[in-house]
Amino acid sequence: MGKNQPQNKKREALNIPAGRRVTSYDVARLAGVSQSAVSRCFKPGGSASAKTREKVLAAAKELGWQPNALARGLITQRSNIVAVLISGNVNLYYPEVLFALTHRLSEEKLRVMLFTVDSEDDVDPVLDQISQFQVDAVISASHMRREHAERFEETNTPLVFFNRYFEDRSSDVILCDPEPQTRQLVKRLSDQGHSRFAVVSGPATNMVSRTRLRGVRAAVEAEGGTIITEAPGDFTYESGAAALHRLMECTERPTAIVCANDMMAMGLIDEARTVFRLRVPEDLSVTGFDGIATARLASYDLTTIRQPIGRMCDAAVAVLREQLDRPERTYEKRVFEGLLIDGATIGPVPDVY
Amino acid sequence: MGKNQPQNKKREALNIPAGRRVTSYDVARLAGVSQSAVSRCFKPGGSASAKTREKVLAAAKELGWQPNALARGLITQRSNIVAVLISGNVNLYYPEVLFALTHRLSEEKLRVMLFTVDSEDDVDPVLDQISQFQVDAVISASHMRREHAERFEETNTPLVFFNRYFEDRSSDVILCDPEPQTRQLVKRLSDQGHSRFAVVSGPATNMVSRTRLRGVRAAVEAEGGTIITEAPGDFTYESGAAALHRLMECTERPTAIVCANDMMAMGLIDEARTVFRLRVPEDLSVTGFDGIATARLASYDLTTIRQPIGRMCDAAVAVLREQLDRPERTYEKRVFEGLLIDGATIGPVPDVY
DNA sequence: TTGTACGCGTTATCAA
DNA sequence: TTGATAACGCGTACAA
Repeated sequence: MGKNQPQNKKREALNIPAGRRVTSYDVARLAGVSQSAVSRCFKPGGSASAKTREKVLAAAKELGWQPNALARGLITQRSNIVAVLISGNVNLYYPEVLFALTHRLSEEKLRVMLFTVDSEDDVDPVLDQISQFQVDAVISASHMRREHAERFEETNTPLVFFNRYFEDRSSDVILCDPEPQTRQLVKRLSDQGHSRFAVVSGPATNMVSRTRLRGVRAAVEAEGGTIITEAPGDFTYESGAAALHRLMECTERPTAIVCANDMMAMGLIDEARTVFRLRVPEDLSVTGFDGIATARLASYDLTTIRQPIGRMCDAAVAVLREQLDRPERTYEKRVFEGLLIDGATIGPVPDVY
Repeated sequence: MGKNQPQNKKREALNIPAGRRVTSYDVARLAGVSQSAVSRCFKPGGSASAKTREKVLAAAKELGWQPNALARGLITQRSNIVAVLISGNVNLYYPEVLFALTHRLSEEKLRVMLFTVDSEDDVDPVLDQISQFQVDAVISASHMRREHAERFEETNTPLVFFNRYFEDRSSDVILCDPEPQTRQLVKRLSDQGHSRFAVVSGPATNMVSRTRLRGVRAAVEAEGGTIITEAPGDFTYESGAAALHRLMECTERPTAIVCANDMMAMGLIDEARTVFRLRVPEDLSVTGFDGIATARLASYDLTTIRQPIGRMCDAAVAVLREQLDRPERTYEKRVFEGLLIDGATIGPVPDVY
């Protein structure tokens, strides 16, 4: 075998030097038509007689030619590339979103250029890349400051936020607001006798975390319960485990712990079981947010509020498509409710209390 | 706010119509130099006097200009895009590889175009996209038939296989062969009194699964044990759970079950604990392959063999870089050993047997 | 070091 | 429907 130049007979017949790429001109020569005819045959709705089209398609297949997307993008001002910004960290929520988005985008003939953003410092170089590659649009499910978002405004690049946005800046947003389900969840806990709650939050600056917390506080108050303490976490499994230690030091212990995402809930549960020898839910009720696949595994069977990721990704792509097709559109915010997942991590308040 | 054209004063001063993109010509005009001077200032090693460079960079910054990667790719025949083909299914091994690869590639100034491939039928359209976008190279961690791989040969697109390859076709390959650790693992089980093994395999056509199985069979034989039965799985959590049911029907039950990946091991363990009320490892020893993050969570603490994903991704990118810089290189296969992870899912063979 | 001129491979325009 | 020709925005010989 080895790495030789392709030995295509047709190439030789057309005198295409090895190493040079096959172009639409070559296809045109082989088909006996003009180059522009070839181009039209590959354009949806391009006018060409059945006979021409047949010849061209045959020739293209023969030579293994496909239109060069770079050249096409240069002239059409459309790269058909969408940048997806996502956190590369260990929260298993992100891969689920990423794969769902990729799937939906490919149905729209859009390609995903992937960027992982783990801190706000990562954003600037990523924005440079995005602008260099002339991406048609950006979906951001990661950190971003206002001034970053404004750079897209300047280049008229549609930007769709996924589960985050700026209160004081309009933009396209896909959101899950699980407030109704949060009330439902807290009510369920309250009905089971819980009144002393604790909360494990995400980063203080994180909007998702803040929204969830606000919902939990309101729901607990509505039920007449008390949030004894709020322990800070950072959405990681480890921070959930660490938070439990702080909660266990409270003189008056909580009987139900609401975590701002599933990863922390899982960490907290594992710590409760292995280190503190607490049974969940017999001794302690724990809940999460997100509804990631891992939290559904039988070892956790977490009671949580699922984000409808599939629908949200559908929406993100639909909004994006709309922005691409009608650039004068106004902004839109689509808010989805969550879905309460009935797991096995909450139960009646223990007698001992 | 709203979606107005950018109101850049400099744009107006240069008479750049709204809607037209800023080009290197605009930068050149503003800097008072030629377009090629601008180009050179953005080329590493391009010759330009300090003064020129200063003016150009200032002008570029003023206009928010960045070189157009599409146009650059067209002329240089280098898109700086790498296609990553990965399975979009629920095996949590893939996101880990994907994020690690993305990280490494970005250090090489290469962008990731992501393609999810869940069955061999998905491959053809993906290959079309890949060839259209003139990607510089392809990393494949998903299904692919030989004829697919050959298409890359034809276009001289470097292809690096990640944990799979064709026996009868040379190519660049990054591989984890955990054979030594498999022996180690089986020996450890054997030392703890196990002699009746069961295996839960992956898809019969899957190379990774076949290799792992071969290793397990050899190791068990070497230790004088017996593989009582092999249950087929498909690398998913659910198939691991299902496999246990088949294994429990054996008249002579296995005491140690080796699963071909972590996801199945986790499914099997959960099923054992919740449905069959078996304790792991007291009643049953279970092991996996991969060493994914989820398997390390305290609820599982799986005994498994980790793939050195970080090193493997480093290697994949290094091999790819080599292919890009020296196209006449020959193929290379880099094989990494695994790392035995001492979890808590294996133990002495139970007395009752 | 600098500028001129050309070409990368396509789509868009327009006259035929 | 078809073909000639002009962009798209850049990198790069080559001459100055």
